[in-house]
Amino acid sequence: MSSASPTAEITSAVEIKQENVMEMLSEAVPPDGAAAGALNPAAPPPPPAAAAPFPVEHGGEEAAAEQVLLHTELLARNHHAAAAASPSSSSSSSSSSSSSSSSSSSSSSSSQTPLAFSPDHVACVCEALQQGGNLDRLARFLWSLPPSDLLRGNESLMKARALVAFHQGIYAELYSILESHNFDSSNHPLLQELWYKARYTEAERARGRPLGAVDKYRLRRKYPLPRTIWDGEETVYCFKEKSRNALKELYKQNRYPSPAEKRNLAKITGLSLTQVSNWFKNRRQRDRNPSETQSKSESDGNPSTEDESSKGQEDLSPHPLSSSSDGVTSLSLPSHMEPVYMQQLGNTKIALSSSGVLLNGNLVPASTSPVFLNGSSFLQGPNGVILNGLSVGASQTVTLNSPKTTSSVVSNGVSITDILSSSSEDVKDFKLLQASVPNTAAAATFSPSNIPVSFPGLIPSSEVKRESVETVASQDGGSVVTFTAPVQINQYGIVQIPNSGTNGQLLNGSIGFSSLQLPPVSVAASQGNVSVNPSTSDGGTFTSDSSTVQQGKVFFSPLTPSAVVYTVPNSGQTVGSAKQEGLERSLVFSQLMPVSQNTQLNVNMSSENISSGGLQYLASSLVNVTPSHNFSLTPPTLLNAAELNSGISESQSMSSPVTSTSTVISISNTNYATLQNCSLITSQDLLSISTAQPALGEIVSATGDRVSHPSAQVHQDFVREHRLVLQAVPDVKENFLPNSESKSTGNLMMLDSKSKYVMSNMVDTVCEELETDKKELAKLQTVQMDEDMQDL
DNA sequence: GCGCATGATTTATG
DNA sequence: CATAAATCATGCGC
Repeated sequence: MSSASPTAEITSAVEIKQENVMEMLSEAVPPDGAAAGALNPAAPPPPPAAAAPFPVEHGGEEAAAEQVLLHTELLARNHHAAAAASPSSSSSSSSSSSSSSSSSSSSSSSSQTPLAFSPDHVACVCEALQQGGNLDRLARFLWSLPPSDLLRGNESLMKARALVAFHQGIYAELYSILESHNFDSSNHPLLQELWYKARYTEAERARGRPLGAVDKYRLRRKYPLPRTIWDGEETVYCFKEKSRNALKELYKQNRYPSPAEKRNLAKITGLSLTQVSNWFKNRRQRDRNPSETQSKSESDGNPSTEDESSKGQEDLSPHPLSSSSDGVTSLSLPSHMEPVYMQQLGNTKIALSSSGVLLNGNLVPASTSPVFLNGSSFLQGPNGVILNGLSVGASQTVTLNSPKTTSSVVSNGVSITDILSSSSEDVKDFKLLQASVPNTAAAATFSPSNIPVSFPGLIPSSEVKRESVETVASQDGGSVVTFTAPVQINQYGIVQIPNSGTNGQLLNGSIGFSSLQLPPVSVAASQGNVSVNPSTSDGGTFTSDSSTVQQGKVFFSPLTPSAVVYTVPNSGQTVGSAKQEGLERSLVFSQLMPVSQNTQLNVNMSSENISSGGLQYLASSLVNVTPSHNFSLTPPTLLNAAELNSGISESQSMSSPVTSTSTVISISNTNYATLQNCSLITSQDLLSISTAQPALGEIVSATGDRVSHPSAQVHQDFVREHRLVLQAVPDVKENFLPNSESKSTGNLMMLDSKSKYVMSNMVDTVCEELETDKKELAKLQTVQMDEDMQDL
């Protein structure tokens, strides 16, 4: 990771203004806390008595106005919003279907009190504002909330309060909040940063000079992280003990591991390939160097200290990894399957194996390992389905469980595991990309002056952990998405992936379902065909009504979707690596693409002009099964019946043809809904998008140039489509225009040098109810475009 | 990719 | 708080 040289940063950050605080926060690498924990875990400062109630006094008119405004927007955006106060009631049901199509009608809710927000909505707004980086507004929003809401303990709310407290320099309150609430591990990195940054800031102010590395270390020792925001994993010298032991184990057996072994080790330890290599290099150097004080004259390398102490390290398989020449090869992991989280990083090389799973451009061994879906789009792979870049093998089952939070963590759409699935190289690339982003990790040095620093809070970050992989923590708990055989999408966001066998299914577009708006609709794709069924056949059921899974996990929101993002891996490498057409297709299309509501409207209109059959196809198109096309994601507007027709078989499971326009609309909404968590945008993606905006033509050409592989034609097609898409969705451009002001950095992020690699790509829950919020989200997603472009 | 020298941070000690 | 040691990262030449 970027453990570059953080020193400079600190010096520059001496004077801390309110705004600068954030910058500082971002720059400092949050220590793992492991050290601190090891020292004196029991010593966390006692939480201040009752957390001071949020300063309501400020509220006053402004706050009220704020809330009214928000609410108004909300209503305008989705008339169901207010009514959906209790998402838990699964009912949102089907009934709403017809009317839902047009979100514009806000009649029903008007009767309700403008100030009444459901907890989910509050959380949503909090997340959105956080993402958008508008802390002042977030603060106002919090102030406007009734005390009861503030005391509810909602995680997003608590986090928001913490962020605001930090932002405002009310550290006592910050500490109180952090200590008084057990936060989901997905939020740990961020909150840890807040914790330490606050400590640093206080100390700096107290002594009137910038802190040195040692000073900060002492503060970390002095103020260990509370367990509420720390998983307790011990870390020494930035490497977790587990990782260190794994390295030692292998070192004992082989001082010169092969690249494959290094890759495997990297995966196992969660370290980058470079780190693994460095470790071995340094280790050999130490062994070689006579000066070794501790040198356990291990001729053979039997570090005395390490010895069996590592006993607990369980399964680090001592055996040299099998000669898997390929980095992508599956690891011989311990018995328990490791969760795999993949996010496309930088120039990730994507080798799609027929059975593998591709997450956001990263390939995961198809085995039984659980897979996290963080995106909402489905792309077809040769043998399986790629969800937002995630490919699921034919018989694979992907299960998302929200309830269990403790171990597996999915933060902000980013899953975390000990195993960094992506090759270390990817990590490195990622780092490069992220270098421009100050917040990411302390590691990267940056000059605050030049770079707009984003607030750490804005960056969803997550830590990688291993554990039961299948579970995806969700705050609201309860939302479970199971992917079994057929791919189905219903109002509740049930998604099933059919075993497509050879052809596989392609579902495209983000899959977000607004229960409020969508009638029970299931979409089943098979044989490369997609059918839309109005029926509620729910194989895998997504039971939780609360469509919102916060924390960037899978987010099914009843809210009207504003945009859809699809990710496309770096065209160059991706294309090159992909050998199968289907794969290429998938890869090409895995890019994030925003879809505005206008697009939906367009779809709707077009649908009207089409015969029922056409409608059907149209619906299908949303799902994006277009064999004839190389692109999985095609804006509805671009689709025509003929094209779709070629790819769609008549014998689709669609028992009841979609006849009503409204239904179609619903479907489209479904497909495009939930951008919230589609916000998985890799830097590259962002780059592409950003590039496109200024000049679509250029982007296209540029992309084409980069592609140096056989799939040139495909690529061209892709490019063409891409351009079309962009054109078709003007709004998208608007939303995605690089906004220099935007402080949010919602994308991938590697965190600190402390051996925590955080990949946070998914923007936390995004609340799209608010128009402004939408824009903010869009900004969020587009964050760093400029920088990314430069970097790339 | 490796060895080597070196810089920077983390950790330990007085 | 100063300082030394340990550890990780980086740059260079081969």
